[in-house]
Amino acid sequence: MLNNLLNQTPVFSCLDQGSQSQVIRSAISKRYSGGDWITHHGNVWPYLFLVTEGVVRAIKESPEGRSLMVAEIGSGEIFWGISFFIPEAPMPVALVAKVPTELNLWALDDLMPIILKNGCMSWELTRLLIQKMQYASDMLNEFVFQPTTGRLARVLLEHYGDTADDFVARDMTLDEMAARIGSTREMVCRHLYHFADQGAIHINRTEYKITDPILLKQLAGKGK
Amino acid sequence: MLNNLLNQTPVFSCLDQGSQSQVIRSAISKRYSGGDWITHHGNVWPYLFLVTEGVVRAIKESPEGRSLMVAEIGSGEIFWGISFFIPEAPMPVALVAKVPTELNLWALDDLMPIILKNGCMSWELTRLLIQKMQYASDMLNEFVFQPTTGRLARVLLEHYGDTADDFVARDMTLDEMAARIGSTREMVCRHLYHFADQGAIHINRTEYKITDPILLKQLAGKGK
DNA sequence: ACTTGTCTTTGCTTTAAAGCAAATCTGCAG
DNA sequence: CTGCAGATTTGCTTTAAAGCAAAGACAAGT
Repeated sequence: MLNNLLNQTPVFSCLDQGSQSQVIRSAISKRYSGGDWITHHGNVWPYLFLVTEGVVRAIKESPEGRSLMVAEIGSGEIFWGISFFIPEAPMPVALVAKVPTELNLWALDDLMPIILKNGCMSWELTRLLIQKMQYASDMLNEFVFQPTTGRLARVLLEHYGDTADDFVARDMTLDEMAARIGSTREMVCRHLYHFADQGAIHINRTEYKITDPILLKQLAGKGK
Repeated sequence: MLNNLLNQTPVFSCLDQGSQSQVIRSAISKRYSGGDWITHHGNVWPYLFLVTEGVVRAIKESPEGRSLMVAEIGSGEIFWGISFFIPEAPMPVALVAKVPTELNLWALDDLMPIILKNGCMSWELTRLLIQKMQYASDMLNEFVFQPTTGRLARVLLEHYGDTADDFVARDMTLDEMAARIGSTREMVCRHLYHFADQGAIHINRTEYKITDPILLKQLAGKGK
């Protein structure tokens, strides 16, 4: 079963049978309930993991209590603590289980020999990193060049983009949306109603409908 | 000569003699004058390079003409275009030579066989990526949680931190500093004089002196 | 010495975002 | 059915940042 999952995962799929079974043998399986902290920001947490079930959120936090969600890692995806790669380096994000979640974890010492032996694995790992980097870079772009309006519009499109012209339940709280765009619930609320005024969406206390995706995309693209 | 440089560079130093000379053979050397564009944002530019002389700046640009400097790559350091790793992926930053600069470039096809053969090389590459990622992550933190004041104070400390109590020439223009913190020259100017009012620095038209590094560090750490 | 272009500085205006507080709604537990 | 806790909405205030414009200062070259 873990076998199957490994075969579908780029980083592991290129391994030969022997290495794969070695990977399986050294996996540590852990379960978390929704809301559980997997690790806190600032910790040394030297693992690489594969989500077998559930969703993990990577969250940045400021000392003042603001927070920013930077990634959601879903079933079949790989993530890691920095100190897996750089000894003693502290986590720049906290990891939290969004729902009941199962992870397969690997410690550096168990995976390292396999990585060094299989050039293809670390090459795939490199490509994965580059993708994350690209994502981080886009995020930086948004924060530096885009007003919160644009970021919020983008969150709407990402999350409800495929539901145009249907009412959908509001399944994120204002605080959650605020955490995605690095702002406050009040701002999110105002911008949403502002979008509604312009005719891009319809909104009530419990549902949305995206009525004009094109307009919404325009709003998403307006920079400073 | 390039030989020596390779030996001092983590990513290449772990290679055996044969691979190293193969690397040297496939290197493409290029020179740029100060101010030259090495590649523009949005281009497909599939190279990895080592700076042998000079400094390269990685710059993000918004359609509206704002810009943000995200990295300076100095002599002996390695950088790359994204499409070296992900075919066809466009550059998220532009690369500009700050001063007269010489690069050694490698195309993917030339380096790939060596990377796949030498597990240690792609492992080191992975570690390098992780470091850049960490840097990007810190940058995101600053932009999301810190006011421009704090970011500017940090730039001062990074750049002139070791010159406490001496007057130093202002070797960055206000626009350059603004590009580092994602703001405008006017804002930078005001914040600088504000720091001076508080007694953290002395300033005149052509020089600074950092008079109170501790206070400056406090100013750098104040979040939203 | 003078002109020209690039930087810096500063006053004033405008805008985006945040903060605070109160009112209102909704679902759930008792 | 009722009341409470959490979520949403909105008005009003405050603050940070940006934009615009004009006035110096300086350096380089003629």
